Amino acid sequence: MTDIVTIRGDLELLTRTEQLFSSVREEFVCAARDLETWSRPAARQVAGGRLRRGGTHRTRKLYSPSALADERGREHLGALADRGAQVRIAATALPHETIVVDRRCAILAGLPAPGGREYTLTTAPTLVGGVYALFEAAWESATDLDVFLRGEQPHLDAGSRTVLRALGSGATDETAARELGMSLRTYRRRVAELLAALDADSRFQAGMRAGELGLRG
Amino acid sequence: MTDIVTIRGDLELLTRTEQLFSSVREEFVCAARDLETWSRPAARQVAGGRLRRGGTHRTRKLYSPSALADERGREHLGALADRGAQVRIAATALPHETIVVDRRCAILAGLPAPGGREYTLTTAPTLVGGVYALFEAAWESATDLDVFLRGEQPHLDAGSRTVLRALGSGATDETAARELGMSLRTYRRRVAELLAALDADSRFQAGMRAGELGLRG
DNA sequence: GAACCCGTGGCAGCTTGCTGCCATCGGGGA
DNA sequence: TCCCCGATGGCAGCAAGCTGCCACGGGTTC
Repeated sequence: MTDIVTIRGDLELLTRTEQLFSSVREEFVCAARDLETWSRPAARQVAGGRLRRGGTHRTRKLYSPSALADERGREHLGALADRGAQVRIAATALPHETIVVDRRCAILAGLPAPGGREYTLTTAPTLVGGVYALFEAAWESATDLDVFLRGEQPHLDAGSRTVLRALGSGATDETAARELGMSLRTYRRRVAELLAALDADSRFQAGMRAGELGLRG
Repeated sequence: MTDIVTIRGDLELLTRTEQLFSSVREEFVCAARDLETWSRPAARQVAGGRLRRGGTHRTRKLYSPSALADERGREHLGALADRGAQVRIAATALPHETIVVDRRCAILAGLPAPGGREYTLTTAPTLVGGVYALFEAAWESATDLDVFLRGEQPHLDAGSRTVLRALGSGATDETAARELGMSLRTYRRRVAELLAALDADSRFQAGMRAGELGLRG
């Protein structure tokens, strides 16, 4: 069975994958240490084209933190996210490029070598399944790009901290307002201000952010 | 080059790996969904022997939470840890058995099939490297067995983690439910379960707890 | 097949949260 | 004094969230 193929050099990779990439049906996942491969002009065209064609498939990209090291990387990842890909950053070093298409075909990249970088393309269910499950595990525990990029700490005035404590206690607005000796309306105004300060769209999100930032009122 | 071999059935696997396993020099890593394969008597002998010979190598074992589902599993993992292996529990489903020896040889197991389960053994650096790096990423974010058993963190299943992420994204229930492909009712059920798991009285409180615990889905 | 269990989803009614609008109040400043 | 301003709070209407109830479908058990 010829379900394992070794590819030598980027050029061969491109010609071989062009057709594959345009036939993605459901899912395209990719784990990589950096943006080296696909940020090159020729490759970009292929990969970009695939995304732009706006299939209904899901695209997931998982990178090491080092992919964000330079401005170019951040830009590129931002652009990917804008085009609908889910982008996450893992806590550790990842392989040099690993791709799984529709859970039936995997591509793994090796190290640069004389005569061109080596790639392995396989459709063996055992291999693809194993790689996919490992990817899934790594993905599951990685951080969303936007969360990763946000690290700032908004400073909150005394009032907001009181409100924060009340919210953290789990009380309803009514109880909290009574305890703080203010009207329901004012309390909610405070809450809205707090959400704005934390740049949160929902109370849950605000709580999460507060927790992450170690704010405790 | 014959650096990829397909193995059919557990018997062949054992005969082939016996020699390999006793030649481990530096590291033996293993990711698996459950304890099926190696908890069988014959296999246990091989694996156990390897460990008992007390090489200087490091042994790392990564399992899905389901490996702890029954008492037998807990015992087995405890025994492994006692014999010096590092055991961790990942948050998500893992492949059906993936092994990497000394970073130079990988074994991936497929699903049970007529004629015996199929295994793939490879020494191709590209494959091994890719699998190893993915394992590393999954390992890095998994929880130590003892910590997991102590249960300071509420055990959230994959579903709860997805919901956690959705909530953390700030989406409304309606959009979140749609994105996750479930009904509004079910989504809210999940949210309610999550709140219960986090022992929270409000979404804000749940978010705060999740943030404090470093849960990110 | 029948009897069940479980997860799901629709519906309904209720609570809680959100916010625009306006009335009120208290404290400067012209 | 009068006016302005910002903060407050009541109200109303709407959006969002919560939960009990019941029905349906897919497994499992007997």
